[in-house]
Amino acid sequence: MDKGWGLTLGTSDPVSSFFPSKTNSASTGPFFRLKQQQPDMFQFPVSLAGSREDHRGTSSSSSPASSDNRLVVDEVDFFSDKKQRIDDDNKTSTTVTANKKNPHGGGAPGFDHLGVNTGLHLLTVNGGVSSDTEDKRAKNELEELQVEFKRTHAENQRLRNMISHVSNNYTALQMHLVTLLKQQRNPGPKTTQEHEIQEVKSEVKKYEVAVPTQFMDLVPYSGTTEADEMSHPSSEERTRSGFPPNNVEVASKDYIKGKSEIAEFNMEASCLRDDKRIDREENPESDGWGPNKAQKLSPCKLIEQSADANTRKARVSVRARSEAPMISDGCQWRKYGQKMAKGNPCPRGYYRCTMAVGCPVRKQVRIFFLTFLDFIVWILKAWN
DNA sequence: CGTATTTGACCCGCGC
DNA sequence: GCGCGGGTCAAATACG
Repeated sequence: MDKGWGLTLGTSDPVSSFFPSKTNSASTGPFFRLKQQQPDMFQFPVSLAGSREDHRGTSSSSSPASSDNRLVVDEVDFFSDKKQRIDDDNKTSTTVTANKKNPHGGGAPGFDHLGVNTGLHLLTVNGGVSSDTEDKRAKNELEELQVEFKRTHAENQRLRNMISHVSNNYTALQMHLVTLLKQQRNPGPKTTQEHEIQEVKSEVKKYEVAVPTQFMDLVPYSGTTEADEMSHPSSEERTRSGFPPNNVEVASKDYIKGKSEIAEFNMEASCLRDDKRIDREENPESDGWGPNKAQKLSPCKLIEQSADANTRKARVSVRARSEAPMISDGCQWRKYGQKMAKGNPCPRGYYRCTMAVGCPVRKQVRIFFLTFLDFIVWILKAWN
């Protein structure tokens, strides 16, 4: 549950990642470190005469008089000898001639000749004349960005707190369930047990509202196993990876299914152990439900059956219908089975191609939509 | 009522 | 040989 859910703790706002906070080291990825250098951009005192940026039409058009100023830029000239030579040769403005000779700006002496790209997008519009106003403007921008960063950092912190809170609640609920199951093995006074079950019910109801709606967005559909991907390179699951509406429908229906299972949840949780115990007691050598075993009902099964007499146990169908009759891989698939893989809460669906009668093409798809309650049920079953 | 899905049972291959 | 797990079958069920 910790990878690739699209939940970004760090803000994606590029503005706020300009200035890293020393306390927030967790959010500094490679991209962040790269951006860390950018404040220097405002203070970098170099004006590169004759560089490619100088010949861009934007700089010259934005300030027509800047070409005059450019000639006096001598603060830092890494290639003064070459520049001097060119000035001597041309006796004119270097920028104009260079621009004429090289309309793409690639042939300017110095940096372009050596293939150096600073990547700083330096627009040396004003030389040293208005550097003070430029500095002030840069400082103002810096302050604004710092304020923005502080605000985003605070929001980031708030989101982190929310996530840790949800995570803590989830862990607490899980531990609570485990404790209850242990208590059911050693049953105490019935009143406290009922009280505990009631507590779990209330907690589950609380999560029923909060958690699945969050997890619905967070649970990824990672397609299938690698073998599936290899055997069906352009199959249905690849189109699913982008969460088309069909699968959103599956998720929501699955959520509804989970809600309908809530009533069964406590029953299942309390009956799972009873069933197994009775199995072992009545038929120790058996390891499954045989045809004759259907008659040997545990008290919980009897309760279920009597309840079924009044309200038939709702069989919830979760269907993922596609609008198109044919999926992108050219086959029409029909599900013929579903299996729980061992050690994995996500079941495996088996599909066969129904494009032609007797078509032998089949495939399996791992179903990744798992409600919170399904996950808990899986934990309970794994526990038993 | 026809079609699709679910799900328990059964079959079979594989590892120990 | 046996147990386990994965794949398939088919009856039950849901849905249009």
